[in-house]
Amino acid sequence: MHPMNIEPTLPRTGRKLAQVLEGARTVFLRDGFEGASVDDIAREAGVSKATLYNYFPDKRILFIEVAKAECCRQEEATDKMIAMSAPPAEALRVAAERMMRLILSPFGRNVFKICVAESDRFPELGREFWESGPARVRAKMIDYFRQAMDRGELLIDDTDLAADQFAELCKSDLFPKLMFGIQDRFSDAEIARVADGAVATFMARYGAAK
Amino acid sequence: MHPMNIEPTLPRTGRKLAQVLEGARTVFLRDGFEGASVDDIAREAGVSKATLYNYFPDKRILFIEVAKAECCRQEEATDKMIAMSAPPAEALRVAAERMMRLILSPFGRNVFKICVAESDRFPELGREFWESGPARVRAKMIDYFRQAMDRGELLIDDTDLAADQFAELCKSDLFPKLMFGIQDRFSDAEIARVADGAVATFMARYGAAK
DNA sequence: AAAAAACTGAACTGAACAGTTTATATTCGT
DNA sequence: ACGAATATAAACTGTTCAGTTCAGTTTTTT
Repeated sequence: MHPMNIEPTLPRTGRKLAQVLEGARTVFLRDGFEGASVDDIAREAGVSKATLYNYFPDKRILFIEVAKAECCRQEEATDKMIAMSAPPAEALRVAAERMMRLILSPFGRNVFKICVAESDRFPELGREFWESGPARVRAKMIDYFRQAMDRGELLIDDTDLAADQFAELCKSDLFPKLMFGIQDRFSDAEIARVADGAVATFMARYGAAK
Repeated sequence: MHPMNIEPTLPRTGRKLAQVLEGARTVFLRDGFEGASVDDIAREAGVSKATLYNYFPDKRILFIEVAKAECCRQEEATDKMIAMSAPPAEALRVAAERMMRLILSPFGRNVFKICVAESDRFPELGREFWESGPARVRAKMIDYFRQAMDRGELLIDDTDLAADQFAELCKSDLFPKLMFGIQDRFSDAEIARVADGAVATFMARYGAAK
């Protein structure tokens, strides 16, 4: 039956597909696209190169598949970032720390680095990552701002800019240090200092409480 | 004379040295370290490969030389970023726009991308760039804060954090879009919106004027 | 247990590329 | 004008790496 089923798609079956994706994830995240060799990936996945090429016609497509999976992962990670009903000082403080811990984690660092490094080679990549991560957080923040403004707790003219400013404030000091390879682990105290500062500065500008 | 002059250093003379550096700069900034082929660089410089290798023993050393020159260039660019005597709202507004235009320029973008991409391969690179650029701006900002605090115009507890926050505020919205390849040219209006927002938020927190 | 599907390892191809060599040409100091 | 230094084009070496091939083994299906 199904005479039309001669599809040119990737085989979605096979015992080792998950292994291949997992190995590719590890190696791509560690070494980037150019830095990762297919032999490395096959070894890491515990799979022969022929098997790998049976699932994915070439390295680029494997990379795109991994990137898509990482975007989905991001979406999940951003879902419960903000406690929508808490008052600003609290809700923002929690959101700041969650954002920071994601951004500063080895995972966040590697994903960002790869997006930047490969955005020429894969023009879609940056946008898709942006939409599945930062843009979603921003949308959630704006939702929260609206509610808090209705409760009279915040006073914001440009909610888009306010959300972007808050996100940037959370990167103060630490993010550049991470990107330039000056520091790659951050203590709770360092994170607390920046998170507190971000909330304080944000509230000074946008807080409505007298 | 000078019997000790059999030095193993690079030839600092030669008609085409400047051409080589200029070509290398163009190609490295455009394609990164891995992406740049030595043949490309030689072609871009209008020089034979043998000549290039006569000046620089290998690709890495050529890259490092170019990177150092770029750091110097950065230092100059940061020198007159702040008008030290103007009142905060003005001085910061000018500084914000200057910083933004540097960071968002093709030059700034490429330098940042390369630092991020190659910071594993060249651990010094990120730190040197940081020290010749962002760290210098930060130091200048802190100097300015001190003076403005003495004049009673600002009130800042943690001047380091304040400087970092201001720099990050200047990146709101635009910088992520640049890095993820979503947008690469920015109108005066877009820049003005973010610069004004950065100053307003900063002054709300740290301004002393009543 | 037989047939089909999935997998393996190892060897291979072809292209890209860093770096070298060589034989020749250009430029510069004197 | 002559020799030394500098530059050139082109071919060459050795390596790395994506992707292929294949003869044979394991796993799954029936």
